[in-house]
Amino acid sequence: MPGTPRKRDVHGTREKLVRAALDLFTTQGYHETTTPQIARRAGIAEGTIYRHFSSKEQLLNEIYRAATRLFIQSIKDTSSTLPCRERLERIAKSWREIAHHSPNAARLVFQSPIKPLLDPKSRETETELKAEIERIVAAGKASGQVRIGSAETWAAVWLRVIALMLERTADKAWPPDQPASQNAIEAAWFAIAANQTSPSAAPTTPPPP
Amino acid sequence: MPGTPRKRDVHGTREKLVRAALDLFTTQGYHETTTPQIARRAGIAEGTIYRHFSSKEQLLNEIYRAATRLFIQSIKDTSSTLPCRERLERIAKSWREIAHHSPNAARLVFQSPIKPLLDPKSRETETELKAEIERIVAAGKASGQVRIGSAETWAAVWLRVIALMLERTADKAWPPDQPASQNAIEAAWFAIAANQTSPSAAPTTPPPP
Amino acid sequence: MPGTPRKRDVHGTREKLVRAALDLFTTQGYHETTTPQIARRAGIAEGTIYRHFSSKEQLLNEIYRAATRLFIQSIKDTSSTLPCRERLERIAKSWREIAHHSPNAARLVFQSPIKPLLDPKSRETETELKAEIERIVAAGKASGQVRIGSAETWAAVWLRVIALMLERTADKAWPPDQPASQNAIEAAWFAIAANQTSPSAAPTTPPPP
Amino acid sequence: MPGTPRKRDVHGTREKLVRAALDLFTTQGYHETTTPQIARRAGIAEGTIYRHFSSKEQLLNEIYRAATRLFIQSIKDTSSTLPCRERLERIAKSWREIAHHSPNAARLVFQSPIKPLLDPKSRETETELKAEIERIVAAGKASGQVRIGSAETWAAVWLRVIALMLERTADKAWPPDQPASQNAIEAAWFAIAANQTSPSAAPTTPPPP
DNA sequence: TATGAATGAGTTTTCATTCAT
DNA sequence: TATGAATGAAAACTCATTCAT
Repeated sequence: MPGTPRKRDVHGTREKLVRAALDLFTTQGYHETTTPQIARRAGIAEGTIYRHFSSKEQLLNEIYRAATRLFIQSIKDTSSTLPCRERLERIAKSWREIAHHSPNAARLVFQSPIKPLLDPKSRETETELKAEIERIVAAGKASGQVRIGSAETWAAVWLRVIALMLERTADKAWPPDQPASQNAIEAAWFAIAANQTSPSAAPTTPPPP
Repeated sequence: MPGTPRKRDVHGTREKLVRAALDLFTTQGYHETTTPQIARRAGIAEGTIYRHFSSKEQLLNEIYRAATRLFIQSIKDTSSTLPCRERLERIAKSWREIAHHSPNAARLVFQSPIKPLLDPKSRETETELKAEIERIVAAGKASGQVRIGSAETWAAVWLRVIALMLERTADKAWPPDQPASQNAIEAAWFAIAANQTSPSAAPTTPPPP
Repeated sequence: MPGTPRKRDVHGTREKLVRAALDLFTTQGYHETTTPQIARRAGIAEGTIYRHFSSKEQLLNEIYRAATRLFIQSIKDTSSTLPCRERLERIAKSWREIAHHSPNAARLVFQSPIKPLLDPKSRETETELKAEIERIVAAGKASGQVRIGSAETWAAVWLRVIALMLERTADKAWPPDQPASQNAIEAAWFAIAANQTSPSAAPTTPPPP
Repeated sequence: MPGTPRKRDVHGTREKLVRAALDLFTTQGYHETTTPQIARRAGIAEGTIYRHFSSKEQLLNEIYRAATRLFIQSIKDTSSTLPCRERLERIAKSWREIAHHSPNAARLVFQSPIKPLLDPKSRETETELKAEIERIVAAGKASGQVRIGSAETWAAVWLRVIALMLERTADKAWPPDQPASQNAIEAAWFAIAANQTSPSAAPTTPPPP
């Protein structure tokens, strides 16, 4: 995770702690994970947790933000000159990379049931991630690649479908670069893309003869 | 209110209990909700919970299954002779109805982070819901309306997008029959529909000049 | 049990209640038995218990006293003109009869771990039982049949050994009139009888040559 | 007790806990004793109980086994070359010592109404105690010192009478080395000893003239 | 007299957090 | 900085007892 050395962590205690907590929170759930468990897995004493984090909840939030920043960084690393579709696809694929080698980070950000435990700062980071996608989608809309409708909506839709792909990737159910994964990325795009032939036009009001 | 009918509420205790628990579980989360809170909101004594449900967890599961069955019934109530797209649209709209007047039921089924707490019976009910959609999608695939790819995948994709629409409806962020909601239903379909013009063909391999 | 009709108990509800409680208290223990269990086994409603007994504890005490009186009556029914040994033997045998057909009554009086729950009245009844035996033992002592030492002690000793016999009889481990049972009754007597040859005289100070 | 310093118990917390629980269980009974009471008497916090024992029941069992082992050890410490009567007498006397200075240990093992709460391991320990006595009695039978009849029966009879003596000793009702105590030990032996003159031969069938 | 749903005080147990070492 | 025993507030759950019917 990107530079987080608040203080010199000679023994990597904080690092071990973060890894242990991330593993346990995403496998067992936050409430099902106890601080003794975290300490045991990190190979440290229970009290030591509180030298690095003020509470279990803060530990969760810290991890959440670190993981989310990972995905945000990924967005920033893709060329902003690409057309909307390509850019989103690049992002999806680099996220898939992350989900592949850090499945728990992906789970924490995209699937974990921890919403009620996030503090304002974490929610802000979460919003930042969404905003980045939204900006890209808005640009796509401006250039006619994305369907009419709120950019916020299309960003949310795209994220939902991509979240599914990431979960399956994290679960090793879909190996990267396999059709299923590829299909899902395409599906996410088709969900929001313009130029739909819109086959059977208005379903509720069939065209009169 | 006149009178104080605190006691002797022979019929309706369970009902009040279910409503209180549903409200609290979906607003605060399961773990954040305590049995005293449930009892207080239901206007009953804490011990009374256990005359109706053997545990807090069983209460959750009972509510979950009741809510899920609501959505399953909705599927069964739509004509099975309709083409895939129309059928899915009908389902989405009737689900939206439910989400509109029973927002918490929708939250419990589609957004709630309670997966690890569901018992086998509940998981079966959950599977049933997914299977119903999957069957419809499979039929759509057979008739060429749905894109190639696993029906399970497309059902999951469709459900994710619809879940977003239901959450927003439950949150009163999207009034039913307004463009946003309508757009999301269409997006869910376009994500899985065949006959995509597939504009910029293969994204990884851009067309050579 | 001997005439206990405080009020006309037309449906034998009290009777059923007593039997159910006796069964459950002696098989499962007092604390392990719940009032719903008692009611269910008696075939009555939970609240009905409190029409006949003011509390679960009073129910226990009432049963305890009824059972103890059964054994006391047995003593009074044996001829007081018999020699000590014969009288005790007759008592032991009639008690064995009771233990055989009312095992739970025997368990309640002789083996059950309910001491801390008995009220003063019950303790009095318990004392009465012991006093009856003590009187007989005292008479035996007076006529030289029982060894020197406190009559209270010898009564207690005799009761302990007989209690063992009654427990085994109640458990159907020792059928009545079989050697084991007979041996135990004799052992109870030998424990307290005078005229022991006192074989190896003083155990701590072996006789010098 | 054998050196049991599993972990450094700097403050003797476990020790205090055991003593408090032993006191309360034997004076009030297991069910009548609450965990707050135990903690208060031990001068510790309630939660601390569970750092040393996984449950109230386990605490009871641990104490029970420790106490029972005390008495078993006492048996093993007596010379096995002694004649049966002398050996049993030595055991009784050393047990009396224990009952004198650790009255609650004696109560827990010999009088306590906790049978239904003992776990298999504890029952095994209980059986071990009985088996030790049974072995000695069986040896006595083999050498003609103990009456005919099952060794198991005679061991049980002897134990019952000795239990009475131990209870009275624990209650400080019988000071050790006083006649009452001595008499009871003798009574226990006479109950099972051979060579009884068996005065009035067959009690049920009095000798015809 | 009988009922049984409702009660609520009381129980055991958990676990994030503290603090003397 | 690290430790881990001790803490105590709060959790889920039990069950003898009450009372409107």
